[in-house]
Amino acid sequence: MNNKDLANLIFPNINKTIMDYENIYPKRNLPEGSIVTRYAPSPTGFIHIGALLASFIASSFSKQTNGVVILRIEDTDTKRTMDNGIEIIINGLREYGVIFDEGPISENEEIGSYGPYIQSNRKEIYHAFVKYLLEEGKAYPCFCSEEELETTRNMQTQARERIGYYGKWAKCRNNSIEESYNRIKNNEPFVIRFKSPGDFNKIITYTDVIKGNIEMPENDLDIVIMKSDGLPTYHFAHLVDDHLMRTTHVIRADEWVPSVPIHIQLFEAFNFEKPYFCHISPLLKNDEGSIRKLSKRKDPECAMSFYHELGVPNESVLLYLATIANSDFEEWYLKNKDKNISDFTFTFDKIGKSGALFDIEKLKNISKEFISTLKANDLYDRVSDYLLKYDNEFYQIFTKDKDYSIKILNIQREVEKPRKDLTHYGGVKNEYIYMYDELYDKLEKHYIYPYITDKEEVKCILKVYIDKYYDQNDNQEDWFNKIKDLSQEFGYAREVKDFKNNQSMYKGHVGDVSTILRIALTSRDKTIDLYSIMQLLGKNRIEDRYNKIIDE
RNA sequence: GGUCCGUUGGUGAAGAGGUUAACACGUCACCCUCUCAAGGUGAUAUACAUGGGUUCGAGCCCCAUACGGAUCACCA
Repeated sequence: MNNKDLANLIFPNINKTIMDYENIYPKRNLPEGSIVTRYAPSPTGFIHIGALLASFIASSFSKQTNGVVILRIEDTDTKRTMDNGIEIIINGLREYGVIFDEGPISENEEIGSYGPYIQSNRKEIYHAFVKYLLEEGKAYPCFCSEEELETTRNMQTQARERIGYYGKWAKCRNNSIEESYNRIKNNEPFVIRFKSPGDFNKIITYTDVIKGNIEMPENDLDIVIMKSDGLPTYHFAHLVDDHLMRTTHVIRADEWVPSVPIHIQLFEAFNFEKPYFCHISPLLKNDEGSIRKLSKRKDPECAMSFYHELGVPNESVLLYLATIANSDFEEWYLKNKDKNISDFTFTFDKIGKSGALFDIEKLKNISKEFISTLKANDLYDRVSDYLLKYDNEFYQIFTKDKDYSIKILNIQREVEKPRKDLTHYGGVKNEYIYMYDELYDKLEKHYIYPYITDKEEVKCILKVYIDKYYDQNDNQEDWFNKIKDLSQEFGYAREVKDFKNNQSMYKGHVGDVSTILRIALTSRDKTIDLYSIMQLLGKNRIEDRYNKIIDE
């Protein structure tokens, strides 16, 4: 009895060899320097902002080198896979411009000739590779139960020894072929372990494309490569898939760095060319003094839905991620605002070695810069799409008179230095609520007038203004001159400077009077340009609002 | 506990032995101004974790310490 018999017992129906697969998935015919990479999520139905960052980086590198970016679904953990998980990922990433050249395009269709791209559909392939290792005596079945392993772990902890399945702790490593054969025949459950040739006292060096040279002890753990359910573990699937898909660059989160010695060993066991490893640091968060990874459970800003609900433009999020991805992106973008992110050439050496603290303030800043560059009708479409999903009441009001809403959004927009106050679409309602009677009339209003506190004086000013001065046809200059006239009539300085130079002569200045007009009209002391507001509201509505106050 | 990585102002960072240690965000002040958002100017910030070394010279090289992070599953 030999290794082949054992391999055949375990995989009686696997007839293709690893050489067959070499031929089915030949080397890609791509120009020198093209990067073939992949994004390989589990279909949990959730897109982490760090995942968006990783997939964005992966797709950027492949696109700018005329390479290939693959979406591969890692669903070998059946407990974690979720219905529609694949489509959620595809659609979620597409919104941000991350589009894959190969991989699933829906729950049951895929494109590309290096598939299948869903790991659960690749079982046969993995089995051929496991079988090969078995035949070569480089892998063996292990019958240890979870309880046994747990016990071993406890003993190791007690004895202060390294934890893991290695050396004298690797009980099944030296089982005879006969014993293994018989136990499998008896239907004992088992996993397949890799027979590690490593020595913990020897050091290996590998060069991480992002982190540089890293030295580590060789791996001597006999890791599980095939679970008892017949599916491969991550390490093994990674080896098989990235080899067969002809990945040149493995771009992934840096939690994988400690496993690199395992991966290297696996590649060497098959004599496969190793890909470049590029490990990206995670997005961090300062949580009351302690720094940790942005967590799906604790941090709402981790989920893309957070930005959708707020109405943060996808472009803003992407722009922010790009500034994190490459430290010189921001400077470039500031100089090239008319260009697209894809016009920027990302480089590996500008990716930070240590994790960046996620800074929502910075995101807001980027977002308001971005929104300020949009044309009013574009913004209108974006805001209405947003409202349709998240605020139906305001959607009705906002879209009732499209031209009117566009005019509002256009205030101080078509100018050299446009207004920068909106950081997200959801802010429109609060910012411009006083422009919509349906909302404004229902509002409980508190008019707090600074400077001019005498209510009767306020009423008087409003009345005189609307009766005597306001003219819908005035241009901005005339309009303001009339407010100056009004101020003068009531004993306020026409110019702020006059007042400051000679305070005793005046009750106040034109600014104080404007403030009254503003607050009485909007119930706020801070608004966009008053002239524009009045122009859009029109004399009747202004009169209505003022009269309500005068009649109080 | 073992292994690995990291540490430049509140934040992201530039920096490949010789710089007054950039830039951006934030904060503050002033200017502009009818308010706000901007914009302009300036400032702020204990900024190179600490201690040793190498060197004529160290944020950059070496060692140690501290702190932070990652990882040590039949999860990925």
